Amino acid sequence: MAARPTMKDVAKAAGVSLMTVSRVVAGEAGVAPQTAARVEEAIRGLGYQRNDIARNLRRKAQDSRTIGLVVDDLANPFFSALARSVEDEAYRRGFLVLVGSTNDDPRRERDVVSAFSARQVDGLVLVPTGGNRAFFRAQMTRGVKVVCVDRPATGLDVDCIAVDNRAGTATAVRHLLDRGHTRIAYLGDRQEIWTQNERFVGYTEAITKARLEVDPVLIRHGLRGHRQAAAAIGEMMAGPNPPTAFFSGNDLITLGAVEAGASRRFGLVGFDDFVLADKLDPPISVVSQDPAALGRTAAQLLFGRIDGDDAAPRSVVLATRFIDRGSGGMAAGMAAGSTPVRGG
Amino acid sequence: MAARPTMKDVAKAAGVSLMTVSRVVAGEAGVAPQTAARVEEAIRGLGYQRNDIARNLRRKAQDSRTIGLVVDDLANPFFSALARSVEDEAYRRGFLVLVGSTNDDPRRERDVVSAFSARQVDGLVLVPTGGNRAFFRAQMTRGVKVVCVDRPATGLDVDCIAVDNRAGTATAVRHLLDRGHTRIAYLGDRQEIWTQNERFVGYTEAITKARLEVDPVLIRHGLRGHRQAAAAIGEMMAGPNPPTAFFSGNDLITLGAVEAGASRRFGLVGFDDFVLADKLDPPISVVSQDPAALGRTAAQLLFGRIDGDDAAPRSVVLATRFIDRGSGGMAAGMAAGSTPVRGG
DNA sequence: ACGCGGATTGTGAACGTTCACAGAAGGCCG
DNA sequence: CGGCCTTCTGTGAACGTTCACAATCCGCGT
Repeated sequence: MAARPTMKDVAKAAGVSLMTVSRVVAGEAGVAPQTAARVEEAIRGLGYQRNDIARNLRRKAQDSRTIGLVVDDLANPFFSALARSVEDEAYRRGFLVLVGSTNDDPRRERDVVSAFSARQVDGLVLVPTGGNRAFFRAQMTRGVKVVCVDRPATGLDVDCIAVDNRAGTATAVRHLLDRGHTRIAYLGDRQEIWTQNERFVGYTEAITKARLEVDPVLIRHGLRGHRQAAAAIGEMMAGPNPPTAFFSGNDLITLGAVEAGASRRFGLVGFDDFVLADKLDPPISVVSQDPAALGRTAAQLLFGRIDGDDAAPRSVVLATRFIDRGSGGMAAGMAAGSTPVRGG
Repeated sequence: MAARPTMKDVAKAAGVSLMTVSRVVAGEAGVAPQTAARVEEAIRGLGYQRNDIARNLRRKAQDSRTIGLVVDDLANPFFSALARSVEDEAYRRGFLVLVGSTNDDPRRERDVVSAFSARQVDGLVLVPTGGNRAFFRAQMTRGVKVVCVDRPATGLDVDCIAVDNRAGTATAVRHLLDRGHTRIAYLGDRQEIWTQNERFVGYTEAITKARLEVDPVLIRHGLRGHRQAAAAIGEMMAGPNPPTAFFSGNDLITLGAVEAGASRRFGLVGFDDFVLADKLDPPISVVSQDPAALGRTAAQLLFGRIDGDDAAPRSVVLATRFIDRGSGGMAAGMAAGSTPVRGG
């Protein structure tokens, strides 16, 4: 219950001045060993711990040694892996990490970012929502460095680390095309999310390049979570003019597809690798990216900026890796030609 | 580049005193609407944002509206789900969350906790490592509330939220016994981790109660991650006197068991449910706990403490749920009797 | 005896904010 | 018209620390 002891208390206990305590705590040279010992004694006796908030306030010139990490959803394995590697990188440098989830809600993003900024974070690793980011500009020029990861932020000219979503998706779709599929469905999360739109573009490009048409019936956006995905896929499979294969735009949707049993009777390739993908029947082929590498790269770039690198904003594109596990094949009984059976 | 504007700057721009700005920013009543408008104007013009660090320093009597969250590994789905729900609870109350992973390393735990404490967190949700926690005592009495989650901390008399690990494990083992297994292996993470030891105790109790002997050959502790688990299980399966079933002490180990193919030819029940457990062949039976509920409960308890509840430390035990998906059965070709074949 | 340099320690101000209180208008009442 | 209350605004100190500089002490050369 007793209030925390301050340097003043320590100073009194040790019979020295406040400044001497400060010096000892900061480990500065120029304090007589004897005095230092007395101070350390008092520190132990009182259980004193320096108040880093007050400290950072005074030495304003420097940094607060705290960064903020803002992701869509911390519970999502992709983001939690990313978060972990950002945190590791921060720990190595003696920085603390404030964390926040946005749930892809621009308002919550604004809340979180401005709360972080009010806490004087030195930098921000940001997985931006699709919203408007005008409010950001103000802090931008005021020393808070920002690095976007996974997606760029519209209207914010900062570093960004992401993978090549179009190319990755195109590879996946080509894989399905090569296996004889001609009716390939696209299942994505909200199109406002940059990655999702990129993947959709990759999909349409690949389809178009194969001289096929993009059938609106086969396109579903806005699938948020595996539940919704499974439901949508179920409908599509049971519908009048079903696809022969599915491309799913993220791991949760792929999960939904597996839950709905899509991989048993249809081709399926998903974006994002996931645990046990190789142990399913059939094992699921995926476009894999490395969230830990994304996080690590983002953190390194951010700390570079904090250390003073003020070159023009950089855009880092990491490659994806296609992992063929067999789920993209054409099963017996699927429509094999380019003219699907109608109303089957 | 320009330094952040302060209240002083705003005051000058609006032609009022510092205190008036403070009042406007804090939304206090008693400022003439006209004056307030002028101040708001200046705030917008300068892009001013209050420095919450300085603020919290001055109004020391109150709290910093920040809590710390310390988990074993943020990348682990169990902890990330827990983290997410703690964060949600904090967001609802306008608190920020500092996050740190310990990797089950007591030294890192100490680093992180004391850095958090130096940052004046109001409370701590802690998944403690197995280490000594004497250093904690000092801050304990100094207003930092602590709630342990998942495991109690040895030598720290605080609130703790956990599930009934012994009972959950005993149920799982009985399930295996009921299906005719008599050689049931135990696979756990480090025994110093409280949950792991509890589960081990639950295992031995169930085995003993069934009038069987705990065979040291069938016990493996210290399996850290699915890789190590898979290797250990592989050895055991190929060994001279293999078990007929495995109990695995956490999700990662269960994953390792699946990877090693244990569920195909042996009984398998794991602690912790995991994504797609029901889609595997065979689907895996598990003892399930709800990490989000753990996190939520812990956060609520912590905020209760922060709000002044100073009753004696409470210990909340949540129940587990056994989900029978079939993987605990006795496959054809397994030793069925109570006398296992030796040196087979 | 005096002054000088180096080592050690102390002093006052400052960081950006809020608290406690004091001052300045203006209105109302007797 | 004086007094007093109300409403609004400003002043000085404080939170816990560090910065810049001043003060003290000691030994030593001249």
